[in-house]
Amino acid sequence: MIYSTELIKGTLKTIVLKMLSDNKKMYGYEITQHVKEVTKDKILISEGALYPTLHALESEGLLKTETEYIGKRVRKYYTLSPTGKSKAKEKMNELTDFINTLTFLLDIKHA
Amino acid sequence: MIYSTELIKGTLKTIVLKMLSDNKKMYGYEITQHVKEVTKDKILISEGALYPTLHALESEGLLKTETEYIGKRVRKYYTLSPTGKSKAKEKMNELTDFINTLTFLLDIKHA
DNA sequence: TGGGTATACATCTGATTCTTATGTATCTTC
DNA sequence: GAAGATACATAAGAATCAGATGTATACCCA
Repeated sequence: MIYSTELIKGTLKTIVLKMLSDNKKMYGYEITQHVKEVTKDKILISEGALYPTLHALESEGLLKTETEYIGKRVRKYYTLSPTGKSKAKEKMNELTDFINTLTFLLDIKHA
Repeated sequence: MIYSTELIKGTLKTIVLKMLSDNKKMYGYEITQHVKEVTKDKILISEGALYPTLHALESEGLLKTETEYIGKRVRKYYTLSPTGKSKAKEKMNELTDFINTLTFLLDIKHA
């Protein structure tokens, strides 16, 4: 099952914040791979979507970065700021509530 | 709880198809009101979003219309075409699967 | 040693989708 | 007769993402 792309829209920020919430410290590529693995290739985050989102969250003050060098290769680690932590909880509550509402509206049976 | 608007994006077509699937015959305004009621004002479909979507689904051959007059006022009823019926099932399966995947990824507890 | 694949960052164009605003008109209720 | 509800519709602009493209390093293996 490949999800039509418009479905994933709107959930990316929440996914990113939740990943950082659970794992403390991650870099961009790691997030895409982690999501890909956990969802068994069902949710594939494109880089063209991820990086602008990370930059946006950073400029909103929700994320902080530290650059690390692995050999000569740059790696940018992201962590949640205090504001980011509360925003992550807020966004998760919202998404959870939304999913419950949708589930009820559409009479979806739980897996 | 008011959902940030981007969350609802991508689900509108599926919601419309499901509503018609359950209720056989509905007109636009009725869909907005039904969704509003069932979700207790949590999902509010704007007319600027709904009507273009209905027109698009119709031009894709998924919906058929019959116009009815209530006094002098026009009312456009929509029903699913055979193609629309199978598309509705398909879209519902996709959304259900997506919700299950998201629920697992984000470790959401069922309501 | 060269080629393919993976890692890792980034930006840009265009497509899609929705919000908000606007418009028209009728009906109901007070 | 005015407000609010019913009922359709379109249009401009914002937001977000897919897909393409670009750069560069690292690893594997034939």
